Amino acid sequence: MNAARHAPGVHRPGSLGREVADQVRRLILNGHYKPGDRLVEDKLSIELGVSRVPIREALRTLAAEGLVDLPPRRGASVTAISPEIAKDLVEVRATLEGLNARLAARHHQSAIVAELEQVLTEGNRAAQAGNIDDLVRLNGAFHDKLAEAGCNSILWDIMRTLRERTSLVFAANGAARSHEDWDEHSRILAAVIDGDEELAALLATRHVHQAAEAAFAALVEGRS
Amino acid sequence: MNAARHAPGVHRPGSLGREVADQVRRLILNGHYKPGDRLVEDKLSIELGVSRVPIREALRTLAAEGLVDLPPRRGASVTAISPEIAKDLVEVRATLEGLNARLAARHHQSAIVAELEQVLTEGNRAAQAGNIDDLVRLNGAFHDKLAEAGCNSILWDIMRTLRERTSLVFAANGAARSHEDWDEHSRILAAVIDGDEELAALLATRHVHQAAEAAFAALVEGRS
DNA sequence: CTACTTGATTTAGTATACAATCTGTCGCAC
DNA sequence: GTGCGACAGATTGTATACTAAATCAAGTAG
Repeated sequence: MNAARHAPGVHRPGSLGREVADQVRRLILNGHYKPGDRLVEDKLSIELGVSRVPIREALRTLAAEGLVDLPPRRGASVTAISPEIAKDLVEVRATLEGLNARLAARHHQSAIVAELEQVLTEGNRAAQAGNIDDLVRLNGAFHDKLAEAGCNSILWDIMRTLRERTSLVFAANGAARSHEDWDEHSRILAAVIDGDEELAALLATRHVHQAAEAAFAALVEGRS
Repeated sequence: MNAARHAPGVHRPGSLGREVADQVRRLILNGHYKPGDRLVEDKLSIELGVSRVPIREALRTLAAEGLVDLPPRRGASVTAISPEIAKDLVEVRATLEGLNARLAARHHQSAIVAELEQVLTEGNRAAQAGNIDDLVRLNGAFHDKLAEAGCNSILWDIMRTLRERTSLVFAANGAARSHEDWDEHSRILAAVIDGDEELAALLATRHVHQAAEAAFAALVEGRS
């Protein structure tokens, strides 16, 4: 750790609690910890090599984001998203993606739009290739940059946690919908560039709903 | 604190960290701590009669809610909402109040609607009387119950934190807009009861924007 | 007057101990 | 055999003490 202090900027300290939160968040999002899995403080403390205090802070953070469930004296576990909650999440996220796309069309940040076009071409290529990892990463990048283009920090923050929470649901889609996905991305971006607020909002909202429907369909199909 | 632990049921223990969070949240919302005020762990620890551990967890919780600012090694302070952030908050809240009113109109929970009507009559009475405390309380109750009527737990949770954060902004209105407020509440509820989703959404969204405009006007006026 | 040092204050992290509570299991009675 | 209660282990919640690190303000040297 003394070494880390002298290494400039590579992995800035921030605070241990935040690092732990980031790490556990990654482990949840990439499926290492599955919904329902218990997150025992002592275990995490040993695994990650830090004391219980930062672990607890991280768990609080993740609980506030909705990624972990933290009942009063019963310990933390990865949030299990019931179908009803998933529906609620999608409803809110669809609405906010719509609002965000509207704002993005209004503010028209050309620097971010350029980045979005870059992501778009890469995404189309990945959809051709069918590489799931790339698709997930680029999809995240697209929505992340689009959220930036909305220029609303509150909205950005809420949408970040909503994306995290819906990502596990949408993961059911795999690469099946990737062509439709990127086609829709393309049309959303076009509307944003045109400054067509209404169209951008409508397309973004519908994009979420359609992806969700496909995911739900994939889930019930895969379950039977 | 031992006394509090033996007090039965009044405010169930849950965990000290949560109680502290609730208490500090109240102190912030009722203006005892003002935006920018520093929240020093030791001071709070002594004032509230608990050790620093629950204090830290409470501050983390409140930071996640956006009520306190918590820069890495610089201590906590009550979040100061800049005009830009206030605008962002209002934009998001207006949209989500619209979504929620739409959902409330769709689901039509008659039990909650009855409670809303009760709050409405009390609110109108308070608007006549001009009692600020009652107005604040009833306004909170109305929006809270309306959020319940939306039947979307995710939306409910997000709106709760948004209401808390906007409340300080809207406090600038005092009782000046109370008649308009409760008139608008009345029309929103009527649309919800009618099941008119579009109208309910439009009225709820506009209600937030109008209250915000009045608050901003009051702020610049009061500042000059 | 500027720049650097220094010291006080405060947060961040670790370790440890103990209390409170939950969970599951085991045995006993019916 | 089933249901109930007690008990033990595990886990979280809280307190306390100590160390490290960072920030801020003041003061001092140049």
